[in-house]
Amino acid sequence: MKIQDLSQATGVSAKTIRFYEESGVLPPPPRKPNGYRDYDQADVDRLRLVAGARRLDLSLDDIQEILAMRDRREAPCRTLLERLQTKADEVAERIATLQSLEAELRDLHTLGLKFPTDDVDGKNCVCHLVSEK
Amino acid sequence: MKIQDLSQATGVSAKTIRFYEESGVLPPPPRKPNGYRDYDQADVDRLRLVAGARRLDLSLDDIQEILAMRDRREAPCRTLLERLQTKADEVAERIATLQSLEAELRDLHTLGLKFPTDDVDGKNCVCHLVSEK
DNA sequence: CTTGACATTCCAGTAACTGGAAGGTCTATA
DNA sequence: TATAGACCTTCCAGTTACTGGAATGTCAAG
Repeated sequence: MKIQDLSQATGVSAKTIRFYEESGVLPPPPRKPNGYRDYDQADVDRLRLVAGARRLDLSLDDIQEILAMRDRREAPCRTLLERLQTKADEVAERIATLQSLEAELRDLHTLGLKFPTDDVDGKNCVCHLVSEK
Repeated sequence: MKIQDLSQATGVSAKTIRFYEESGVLPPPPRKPNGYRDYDQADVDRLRLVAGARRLDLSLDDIQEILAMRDRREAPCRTLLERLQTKADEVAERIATLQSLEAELRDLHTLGLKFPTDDVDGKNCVCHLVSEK
């Protein structure tokens, strides 16, 4: 199985597959006589797990740790579940931050519309609102 | 005014101030005889605007453009307002994405709790849920 | 005269890729 | 057989907005 086939089977670009290998997330596969990487079904499974975890926004470090546990025949599920929860909490926090940011941006925009738009020096410019502490 | 003073006046670290200068967001200030950067009130104002805009998550590129307009005595307000709106829309979209991600993470976690946590090979492991397309 | 708190420059690293150059390989067709 | 094209390889650089650290220089106080 060539890298393009693995790419098709997983939806991960060849470029990214090589990057994952270099990062240590995927093991270096055997090479064919011509030097091409030679993958098998186990690689498909592994990369699918990586892609799924990335879609959930887990870091490559987390994923590597989870895969290492699996490779040592330890069950990574407990660890994985913990990561999922931690990640969910982080995401929730990020959402809250972004929500106030959005509100602030909209407020500022509304406020800005009420000011003249060509007053560079005066105080009646939204620029001054932006620099307020 | 030394870099530490400017830092105090704006809440931006000296390291970051030098970085902003190198990025072209801040102009290179005159130097004292000993080679130290010498800032004045205009730099405080400018950096405050930069910091305010960064707090609103505008990119340094956007900020640089806005400042360049101001330097050319054009009113950047209209541009700034556009950026604020664009940014708000982006943030709204990011929020929506993150919300579904959070829901998915929580679902997966709940689901995972129902499975045995030490079954590496079997199908009854949350790992398999993660790799599902 | 030394100590400590500043200042300077430059190099490297972060996260997770993506783009591109330069070159080798394989397959099909003219 | 020549060649076109679609692959493959490696390596280097760039992205974003900083942050940390090393090596070195300057200044004020005790």
